Amino acid sequence: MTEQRDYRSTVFLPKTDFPMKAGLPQKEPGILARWQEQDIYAKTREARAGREKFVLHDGPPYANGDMHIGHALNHILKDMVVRTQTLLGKNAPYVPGWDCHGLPIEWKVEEEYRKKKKNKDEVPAEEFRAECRAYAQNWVNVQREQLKRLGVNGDWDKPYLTMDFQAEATIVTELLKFAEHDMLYRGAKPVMWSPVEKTALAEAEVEYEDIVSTQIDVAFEITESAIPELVGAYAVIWTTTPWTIPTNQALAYGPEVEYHHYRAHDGRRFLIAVPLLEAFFTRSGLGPVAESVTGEADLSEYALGTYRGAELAGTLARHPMHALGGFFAEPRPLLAGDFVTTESGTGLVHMAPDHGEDDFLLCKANGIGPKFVVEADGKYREDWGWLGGQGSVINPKFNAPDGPICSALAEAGALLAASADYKHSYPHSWRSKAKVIFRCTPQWFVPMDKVLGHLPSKTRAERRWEGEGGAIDPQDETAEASPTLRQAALDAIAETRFVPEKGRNRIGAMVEGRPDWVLSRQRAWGVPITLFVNRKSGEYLVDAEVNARIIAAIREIGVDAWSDARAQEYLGDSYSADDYERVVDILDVWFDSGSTHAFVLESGRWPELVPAEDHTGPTADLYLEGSDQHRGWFQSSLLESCATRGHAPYKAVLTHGFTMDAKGFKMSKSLGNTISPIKVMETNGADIIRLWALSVDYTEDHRIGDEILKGVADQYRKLRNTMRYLLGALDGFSDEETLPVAEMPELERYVLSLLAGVDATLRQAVADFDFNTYVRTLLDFCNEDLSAFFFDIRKDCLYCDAPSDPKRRAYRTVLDTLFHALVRYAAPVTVFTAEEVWQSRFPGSESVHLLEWPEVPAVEADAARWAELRALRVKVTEAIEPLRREKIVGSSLAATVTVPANAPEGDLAELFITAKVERGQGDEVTVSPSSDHKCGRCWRHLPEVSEDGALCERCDDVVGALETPA
RNA sequence: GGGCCGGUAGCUCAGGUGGUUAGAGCGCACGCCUGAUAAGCGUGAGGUCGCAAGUUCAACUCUUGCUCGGCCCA
Repeated sequence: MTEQRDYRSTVFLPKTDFPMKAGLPQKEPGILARWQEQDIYAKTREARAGREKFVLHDGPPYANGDMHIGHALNHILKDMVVRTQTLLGKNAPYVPGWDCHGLPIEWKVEEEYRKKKKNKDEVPAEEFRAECRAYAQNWVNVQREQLKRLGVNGDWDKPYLTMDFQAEATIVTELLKFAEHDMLYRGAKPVMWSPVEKTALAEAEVEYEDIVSTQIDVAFEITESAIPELVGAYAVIWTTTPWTIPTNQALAYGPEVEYHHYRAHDGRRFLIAVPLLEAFFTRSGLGPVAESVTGEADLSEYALGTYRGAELAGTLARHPMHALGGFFAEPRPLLAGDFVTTESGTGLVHMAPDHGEDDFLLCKANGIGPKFVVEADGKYREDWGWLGGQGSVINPKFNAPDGPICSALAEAGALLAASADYKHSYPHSWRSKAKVIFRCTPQWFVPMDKVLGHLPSKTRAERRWEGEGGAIDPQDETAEASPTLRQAALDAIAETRFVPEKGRNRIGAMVEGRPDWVLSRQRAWGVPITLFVNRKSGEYLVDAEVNARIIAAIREIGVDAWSDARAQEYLGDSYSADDYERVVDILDVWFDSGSTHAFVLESGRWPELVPAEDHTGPTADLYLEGSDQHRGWFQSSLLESCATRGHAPYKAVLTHGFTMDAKGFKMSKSLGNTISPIKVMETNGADIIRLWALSVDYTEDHRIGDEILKGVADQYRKLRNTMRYLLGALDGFSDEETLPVAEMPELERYVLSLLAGVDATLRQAVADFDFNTYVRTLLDFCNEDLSAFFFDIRKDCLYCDAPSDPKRRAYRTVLDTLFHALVRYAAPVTVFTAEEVWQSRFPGSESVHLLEWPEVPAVEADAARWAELRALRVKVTEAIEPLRREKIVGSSLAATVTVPANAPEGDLAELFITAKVERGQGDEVTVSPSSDHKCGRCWRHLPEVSEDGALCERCDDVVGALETPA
């Protein structure tokens, strides 16, 4: 036996410096720095200049706090959209933005004031706003760096901020368009109000505390009813806010509640909900008999009747103070209220539309409006007929059983019970700790159901008709009417693409049912409602010249330009500032963000975003945000654009769900189950979060947790190793080595056909924004078709065939094709790793992210034949397994396989990576150990090998050539 | 409390219009290889398709109720 030679050095093993271990957290910042040096964003713009555009308009996150997982998911999805569109050759700019005005920032600045024992009210508004501005800018800077670190490619040096002077001027311009089109009106709405601070409060500025209040029962005499015997009886109401009685305008009953009419021992008749009778007897002592009545007492002999609430419809009562005349003499209708319960009180609720949400809405629905009786400081208006100039209404003494309200009611004989002993939780101001009240205040609204007269008079039917090539029926008068804002928005929804489709239903239902848009806020940090209201007529001024001066001033110095000092300057010579009230409210921040399309896409500050001159319709191709934005930005943008332009600002809307913890529960700081994307980047790398975000079904709520991230990291490693193998196997590859597809073996052509299929699937996934399919298709292809099949089969060829062998050249040609395709497919997903891979093969070349979608050869293969071959391959591997367990064979190369006679033609031994494949008689696949010797170089068992360790013919040739000096 | 949405193997996901033993990848277990080596290959075990009724010859797929979870309102 000859001495065994080690042929390892004659085998062409993959060779690459590309490390198996990623070390992303260390590596990514360096790659990022290089992109910034090279200004990849600007280069991308140059590379795609003049191409078809795809505009994703960024929804502005709020400039407050660190990036959280929701921001990360949202921006990764946006980046994926932008990068895939760019890869497809489109010009897809991405201008990120931030929402900068609004309450949360005001709070934070106020909070800092409190720490410094400073009072907001003593600071000039300009100074306060300057601090808000600085606060917002600081968080913009922080979030910008965090988002960049995620690998999001955008115009980070020139983002849009809603507090830019230009943006503020655009927002005012848009608002004034509403004014010009008569799409603003002043109405009323109950808000939380603090009489101590004389200001409106947001829900979040209110805290609930237990207090003891006066509770009173008040009798309202029934004057008219469909149930005649009720006339003269008293409807009894119960309240813990006696101060609201002077503004009472109605009573509410529950339509399903049972009410009892009875005669009390003092002779008066009362109407009260059945379940609450006893509690009332206890409070008032006004039971049917003089002594307090227990549950056993038989009420029936005193009973006059029991009615369902609904029977009370049309009943009228009168205010206990009706003798005062005027407002107090007007009848008080009994109205059906769904909110009426029998948990406490009397089952009849007194309605003061000035001071309660339910009250306001129910009264409004019945044509009863608020009276604005209680002023900012909590006192009644001087001219009010009862208690005028008195208060404050939050003063316990004012409400006490012996206070002025109760005294007057008692004198009028209407006070049935009063005691200062009712414990309940009541809202207080977070700042002053004083009690707050509901108070109707004048607010500015956008009407949803007013016809948009300035829009072209086209109905839905007409547009649909035209779309189908039909003509308008001139007889149809409805075809002449312009739509209302609500209709215009619903039309626009019908014309918008929604991904997923269910978003259409959601926003549609909301637009259908939403009330008028309340635009005004009584705040400091925001864009002013720049209106002058005529003190006499109550109408706001619409004058193009005045408006132009206002807009110009804001463009120059920002929102501070809206001041009393400058009012006359804006009004010019035509009007006197004395005749006009300068509105001091600011805009709902949703109007700010609803106007971003005007500022960002149309202003020209980002020339690449501006639509072509002949462009009509939506300016953005896509808006992409979380599903909460159906009520937020999607809707505010839709309404803003429909009212001013008659169409949506977007062609398509993509929504994603929310990220839950590993168990599917909402993340919250208090539960301690939050996952910080910043931390994940530090420990796993940005590419891992990206791969996670693009693997989940973002259209639904989805999860993140340690186990999930570990799974993602495993997937990443598989992908990385596939790329590493390609790099190693392509070592030294050059164009001279390539072989035309037509000259390739069938296996190579089959793999190219698979690649063509993958390519088509990925293109479709991009078109559908179906990134889960995109990532899964890519990974499955790498794992199943390449690593476990193609690469495995061709190991022998790569390692042992002569470099000039056409088969090896064909293989490497396909590997090259695969490399160029895969690195591009992966580039939008694992942005850092793709660059690392690309630079590993082509050091110093331009970024992988400037490349375009790969051209893959359109190769077709006999799919049925290959399906059969691969099915047979599975049977073979199954059949080998028992012999392995019994240690009869180790490597499959040592096995001889017998396959059915009708098995497909071809080099089956190669395909199955076995020694030999024979054709047997039956249907069975059987395996036996090879009787041939094993080649010392390629380890194949072949008849020509004289003894184990000797060379086969092929290897002999290759080794001979290697050892012959050229 | 209301509107809308969802609950398929340990994980991430597939499962047109109801129809044979519910699939994939990963992970896991076991094994092979030791020339992609903190890699590669193979085999295998995992699911009463959230629960309960109903419609049907037949339901993961349709209906209803419940439950858990989510978004938006109140």
